Amino acid sequence: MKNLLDEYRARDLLQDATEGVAEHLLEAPRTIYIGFDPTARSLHLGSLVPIMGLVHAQRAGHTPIALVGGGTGLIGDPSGKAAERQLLTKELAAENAEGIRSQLEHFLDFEVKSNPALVRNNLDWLGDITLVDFLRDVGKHFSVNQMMAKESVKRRIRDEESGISFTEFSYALLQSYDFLELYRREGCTVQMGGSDQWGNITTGIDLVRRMEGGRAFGVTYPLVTNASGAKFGKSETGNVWLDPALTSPFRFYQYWINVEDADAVRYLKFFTLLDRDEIAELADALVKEPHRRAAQRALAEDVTRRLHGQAGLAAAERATKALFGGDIEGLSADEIADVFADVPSSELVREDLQGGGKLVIDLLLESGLASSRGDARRSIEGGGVYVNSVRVQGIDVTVSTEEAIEGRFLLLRKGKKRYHLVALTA
RNA sequence: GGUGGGGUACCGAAGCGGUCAAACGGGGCAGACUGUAAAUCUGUUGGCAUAGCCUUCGGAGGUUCGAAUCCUCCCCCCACCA
Repeated sequence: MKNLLDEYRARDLLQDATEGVAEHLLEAPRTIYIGFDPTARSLHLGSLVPIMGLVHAQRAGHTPIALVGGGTGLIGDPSGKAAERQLLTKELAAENAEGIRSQLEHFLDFEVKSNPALVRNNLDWLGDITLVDFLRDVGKHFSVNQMMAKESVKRRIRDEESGISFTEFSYALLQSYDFLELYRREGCTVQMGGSDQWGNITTGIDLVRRMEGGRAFGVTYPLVTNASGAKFGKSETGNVWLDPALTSPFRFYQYWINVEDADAVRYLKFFTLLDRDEIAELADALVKEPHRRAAQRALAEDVTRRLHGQAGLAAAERATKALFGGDIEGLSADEIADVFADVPSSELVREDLQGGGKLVIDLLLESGLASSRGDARRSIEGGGVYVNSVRVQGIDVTVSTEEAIEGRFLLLRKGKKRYHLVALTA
């Protein structure tokens, strides 16, 4: 068996682990699970750490389970009521679970015979159990005294302002029950999670011991932040999603390219499968020739390829090369259409450019690059607006059909990185 | 329930009758420098309009030529007391 914990440790992915996990994982192939919250149609970058946690587990020969919290997700929304709505939510949860599975397929192997990845939805067991059964069979194993002794709970109780709701207080029971069910159904003996999940994980381990007399384990990874203290996984345009419909491969790629030096090496460890030597080499390059940004490139390439495939990566790189490397003016309209397939775009009726043309201010507003006319004006006055790579010189500048590339496209740009393609239609 | 202190733009926080679209800091957005990095520096940051207008300072009324600033009532937070 490959030593999974060593792998985590080498990648700074190990925060804490219960006693005996190392031996447990070395002895035989095990089944390991991590929970994912299906609050959205798509996972975002925040889920990448747990995903990679499962990836390493599978590569080490263990069976990874992604548990979608379809049931706990329902609890998370207290405003829901009436059977009708609940039904809808269940369907939605199932839908999201399906979406999550398809995203996980880019990372995990669901086909391999020996240890295929699994997706489970806790709605399967939480959905049908009655309150009385739950309290009788599960609840009686929980000591309120012990639950209240947990640091996370104590803090909330001490803090009279926020307090803690019963729902939240009992969330640990549900998560523990998940572990128990996975232990029973899939022989799952290890739960992983973010360091904030430590309490819930150990509670689950206790439940498995009490109810089944079994031994289970927990492993946590650190929560990822970036060097500037900003939230990891947020770009200037918001969350970075794994779904290409929500975050294009180009944007995804760009997110990684723009990672600051201080984060690059850590991210390489977290999010790529490059080995120690390769990462050391890139770290070295970062110091010796930082302008090459070899680390960021390797990072962007590796992660984008894994998620979006070779074709997605190629498209992202093509667009990147055109935007940041070469000269856009040299490109034909077809090439532009191709390159910018990935960049935000809108359509404009050609007639709108007829006559005196159209004010750049209006274009900025309509494309969403500016939030108001004043904002558009300021951006232009500050020298931050370009049409077809040429800086707009004044707020009264207009654009006409002659300026369109082969009469088909206008390329708007605000700042260094935000592009918008306007396609002209008849 | 009682007493005292508060609610100001994205956030924090000044202002306490006109000169307030509202200091200052953070954040955001641009620009410069770089390496599509960080740090730093500069500009900008309610809306519309070529120095004017409109909507903002918890809510509703009122006083005044004029209110974020004063008065009344209401709502919400905080501190101490019970």
